[in-house]
Amino acid sequence: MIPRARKSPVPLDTCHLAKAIEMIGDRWTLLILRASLFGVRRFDDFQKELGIPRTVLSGRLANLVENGVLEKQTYKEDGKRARPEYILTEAGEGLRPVLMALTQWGDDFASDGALPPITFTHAKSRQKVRPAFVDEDGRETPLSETRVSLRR
Amino acid sequence: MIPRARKSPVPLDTCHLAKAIEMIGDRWTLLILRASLFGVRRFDDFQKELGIPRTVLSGRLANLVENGVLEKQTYKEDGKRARPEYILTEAGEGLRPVLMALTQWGDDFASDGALPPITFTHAKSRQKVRPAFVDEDGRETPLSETRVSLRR
DNA sequence: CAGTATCCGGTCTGATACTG
DNA sequence: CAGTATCAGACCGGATACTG
Repeated sequence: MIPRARKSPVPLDTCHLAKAIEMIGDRWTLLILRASLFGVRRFDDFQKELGIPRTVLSGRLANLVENGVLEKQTYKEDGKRARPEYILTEAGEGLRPVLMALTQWGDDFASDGALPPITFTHAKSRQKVRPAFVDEDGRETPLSETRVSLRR
Repeated sequence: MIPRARKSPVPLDTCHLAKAIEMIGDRWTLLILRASLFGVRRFDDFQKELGIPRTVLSGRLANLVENGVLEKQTYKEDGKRARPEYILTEAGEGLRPVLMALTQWGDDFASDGALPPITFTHAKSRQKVRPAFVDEDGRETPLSETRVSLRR
């Protein structure tokens, strides 16, 4: 087991994990991102799916745009008038692995024994895919063999 | 780019990701888990590191224990009296890959260009390790080749 | 549709103090 | 140390209404 520490090796104010938590570590924000990664883009679609108060949704979307996770674009269907859409930026797309990993955690530990409603698979081989850590050569490294290295 | 969806393929109430977000998707909870994964175990150590109000810390720890993420154990140093400690359960340890992935995301997108204060490496080879998805044979699968499969 | 405005009750935050 | 008690203020959640 991990030894007891009086404090973390990295102070909170220079910790990128802490910054990330600051940016997206909030219930509604995470639920918005979940929907977003499934392809939901429009205000009312988010609102209906999540049942989130409109004022709160408005604020969260603005934060996500401000933090560069979503981009507010204008989309025009022919015959209809232009509408805004919230599209994931590269940074937003970068959260996909994080939420996939959290989904798997939910399957393993928050499911009450229920089978997972979705699984992640390889497009061609249809093999199941799971989150893991790989070294520079793309070989899997067991969690037990990974270490944290502090930069001096 | 991902096609627009009117709603997510999985309803919120059967979604394990949503459940996971419900359990740990909150700022303080995530920060507690961060410290926890670094080895912090005691009430006052959490409190000092995070600057979290004591009442709130008390509540969050109770939630985490109730959700089976932390276990409240009693530890006895010789010569001193027994003290409680909050130790990660197996479920709690299972969150390590999630927070590692989020750390990497923070390094990539929330760092303002600063170098990462920590890196994850292989214990022996010292090679850098990064989060990825692997198939059943432990081979890396690019995100672009993964698909979501709905269970019928 | 995509928001903003408003209102209300509740929880969270933050600070400080107190207890075993 | 490890909490509970208390309190003021901010923010949130939920509902409803209004506007372009």
